Amino acid sequence: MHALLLTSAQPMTLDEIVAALGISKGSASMSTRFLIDWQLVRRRIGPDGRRDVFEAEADVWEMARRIILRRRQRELEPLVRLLGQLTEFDAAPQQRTESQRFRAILSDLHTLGRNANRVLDLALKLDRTTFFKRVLMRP
Amino acid sequence: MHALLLTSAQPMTLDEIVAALGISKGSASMSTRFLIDWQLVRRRIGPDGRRDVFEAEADVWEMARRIILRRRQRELEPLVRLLGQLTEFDAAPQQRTESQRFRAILSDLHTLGRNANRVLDLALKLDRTTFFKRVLMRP
DNA sequence: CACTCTGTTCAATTCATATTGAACAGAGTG
DNA sequence: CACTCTGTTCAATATGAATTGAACAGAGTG
Repeated sequence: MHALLLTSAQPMTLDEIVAALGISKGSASMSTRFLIDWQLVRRRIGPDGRRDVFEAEADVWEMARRIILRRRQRELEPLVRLLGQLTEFDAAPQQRTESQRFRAILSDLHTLGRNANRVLDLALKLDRTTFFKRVLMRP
Repeated sequence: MHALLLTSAQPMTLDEIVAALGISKGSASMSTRFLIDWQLVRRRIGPDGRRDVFEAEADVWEMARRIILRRRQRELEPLVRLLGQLTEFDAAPQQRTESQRFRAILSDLHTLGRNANRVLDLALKLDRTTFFKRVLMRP
């Protein structure tokens, strides 16, 4: 459905989507809500003033930014936060070997997550061309 | 199961995994195969010479590299290749507006995919510290 | 060979998620 | 108000993926 709206030149009504994809009205309603929630699709009042029309964000980089933004803050950040807490939890300085290894892994995962977070943050903050220039051009 | 093996100080036998996770032998067999297939876990002949033991790659950066490598070549590359073909398909120079927009989106997706590919490629080729230095330090 | 100890396979089942469609609510319209 | 035209909701259902467990195959062992 996202692909359909992306490639449709005009915004589409719910009926049109239902007809084009052969899905039920209920399902179409759910799906549009999902896409709107992710800010990949906008709902507008149609030209007839009655039915809503849906249109996708046409800028592909902007689309990618929104997906990255959302997944970063809903999935990556909470995970990194949790790993940070577990890493700090430390406590007893003299633990047995088993726990040492466990803590080392936690710490490494935490570092990896933080770094991934920073890369994605850079991607979100910079312009599309700037980002790829910064990352891909030899310094 | 990956987490279990990651944090276990010693390699584990299939029975131990089954006991620790409360899953069936069949499921454990499937899961180990999956993890081995992704090169996240190694199978070795146990010290008793009879039962196999399983151990996870302990280097978290190496683990991440392997996941990136695999997903890149199994998911991203085929997609980018397809988008490239569709973009080139071009043909008729004078098409109607609908198709113009369609082709523009395809082309943008192709570019985005190629760029993502290059970033991941960089992450795979460079050392962990080098990568984050290159990407995150201001030039 | 019979017997045990492994790990694997795969059809049946369970489990989680997505989809359906009928009932519904709200906004216009006459 | 009754009626139509929307989009939404949600219990029932369909779909798809993971899990089970019993049967199996191979390797050792006596």
